[in-house]
Amino acid sequence: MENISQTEENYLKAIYKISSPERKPASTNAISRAMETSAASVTDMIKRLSDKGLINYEKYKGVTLTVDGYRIATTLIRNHRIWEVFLFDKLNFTWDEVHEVAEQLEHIKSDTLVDRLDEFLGHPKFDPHGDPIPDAEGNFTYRTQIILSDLQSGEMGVIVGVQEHSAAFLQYLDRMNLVLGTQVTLLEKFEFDESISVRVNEGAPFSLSSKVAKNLFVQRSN
Amino acid sequence: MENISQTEENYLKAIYKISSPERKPASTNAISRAMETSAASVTDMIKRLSDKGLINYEKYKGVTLTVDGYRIATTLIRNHRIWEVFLFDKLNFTWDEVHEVAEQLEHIKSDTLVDRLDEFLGHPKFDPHGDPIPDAEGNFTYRTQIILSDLQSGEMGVIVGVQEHSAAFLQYLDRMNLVLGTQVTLLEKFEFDESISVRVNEGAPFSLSSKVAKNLFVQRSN
DNA sequence: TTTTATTTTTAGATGAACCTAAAAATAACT
DNA sequence: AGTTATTTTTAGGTTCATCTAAAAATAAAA
Repeated sequence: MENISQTEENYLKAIYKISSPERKPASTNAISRAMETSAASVTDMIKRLSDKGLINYEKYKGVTLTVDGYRIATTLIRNHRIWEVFLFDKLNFTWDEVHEVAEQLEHIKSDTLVDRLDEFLGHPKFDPHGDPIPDAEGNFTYRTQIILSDLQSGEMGVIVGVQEHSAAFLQYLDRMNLVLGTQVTLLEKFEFDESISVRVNEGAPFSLSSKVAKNLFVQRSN
Repeated sequence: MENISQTEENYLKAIYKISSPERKPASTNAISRAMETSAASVTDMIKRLSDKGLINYEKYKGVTLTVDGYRIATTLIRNHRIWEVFLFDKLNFTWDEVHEVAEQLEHIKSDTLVDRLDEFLGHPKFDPHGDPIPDAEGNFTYRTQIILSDLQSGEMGVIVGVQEHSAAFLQYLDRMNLVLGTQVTLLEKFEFDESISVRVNEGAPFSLSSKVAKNLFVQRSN
C-alpha cells in the first residue's frame, strides 16, 4: 500500500468529503467537480485507486473508500487541520489564509512529524474554523452545534465554527468580530428575508443576512 | 518565471551545490550523480531549465545558474535550513532526522510562510548542523571556522558545524556528545593514522579518527 | 415504453520526468 | 596525431495525470 502520489491523495480526500457522513458512493461527476478536472480523468484515476485497493469501484455505480482509503483520507484531514492550528496559533496567519498553505503541508510524508506537531500545539481538538481534528485512528470529536439562525429569539450562543469556508466569508466575519468563541445573542428573526438581529457581547444590536446566519455554527449557552 | 516544479527546483539546488562556491559550471554527469538519475534525463531537464531562463546552457559545456535560477536555489536552501531549525528546536527532532523532512518542507509555496517561521524562531543564522541560513536576498553569514584537525596541540575550539551530513556520522557524534557548542581541546595529533586525542569540556581524554577530525568544524576559542 | 437527456466510460493525444541503447562530441593516452 | 576512453546528447519508449471527442450506459421525460 505504498507509493501514493499527492494527486491520488487529493482524490481520496475529495471522495471522503463527497461521501461523508452517510458513506454514500461518490459519483464520477461529483469527483470531477471537486477536483476541477474532466470526468474522463476521474474515470482514469478511479481505476488506479481501485487497483491499489483504496476504493471500491463498480462501473457506473460510483465509488466508496475502502478501509485503507479511509485511513489515508482521515490522516490527510488530521494533518491539514493540525497544520492550520500551527499556522494560526504560532505564525499568526488569519483563518482565511491557513487553508491554502495547509493544503500543501498535509502531504508531507513523515512517521512522526504531525504527531510531534500535535504534541507541540497541545493536542488541539478543533482547527481555526472550528472543524474537529480526528485522532491518529480517524476518530472525530463531535460537538452539539446548531446554525445561528436556529437559536430562539433571546437565546445566547457561542460561535464554534463555520459551514462556509470561503476567504470572502471569513474576512467578513473578521471585520464583524464574529470569531470563534464570540458570545452572540439572537435578538429577533425577520421572516421576510430570513435576516436576524444580534448582539455581540455587550455591544449594540446589528443585523446579519440569512447567509451569515445559516453558515455560522453556535453552541447554546443559556 | 512561474510554475516551476518540485523536480525542477531540486535540479537547481543540485546545480547550485555542485557549482558553489567558485561558480564553476556543473557537468551533466555531476548532476546525474547528485540527482540519482541517468545522464540522458539530465540533458532533458537541462533543456527545460534553459528554456525557462534558469540556467545558462551550451552543449557539452555544462551549466551555470542564471540570476533567477540562483535566487530560487538559495531560497530553497533558506527554506530548508529554517525548517530544520524548527524541527530541531521546536519539535525535538534529532539533527540526523531533520534533513529528510526539511527536504519536503522546503518546497511549500507561500509568500509569507518561511518569513513568519523565521520570525517565530528568532531569525536563526545557522541550522542544526551549523550551516549558515541565507537571508531573503540570498546572502550567507560567513564564519571563521577550521576543521578540528587543524587546531594546534593544546588549542581549544568550539564545535560549530559538520562537513559530512550522513545520519551515521551525526548519530556517532551524538553518542560521543560532540554536539554544536561543545568545547573541545586538542591534546595530541598522531601522524601515522592522522587520529587525534581530545578532551571534551573537563572530561577524560579520548581519541577520534581522522575521519571525525576532518569533518568537524570548530572555531578557535583560545 | 420509447425518446431524450445526462452521466460515465473508452479511445486516442499530450507533456513531464524518467528510462535504455546508440550515436556524437570531447578528453585522455600512447 | 591517432586511438581509446569518457562524457554528453539524441532517438525512441514508458508511466502518470491530464485533455477532447465520441461511444456506451443509465436516468429522466414524454
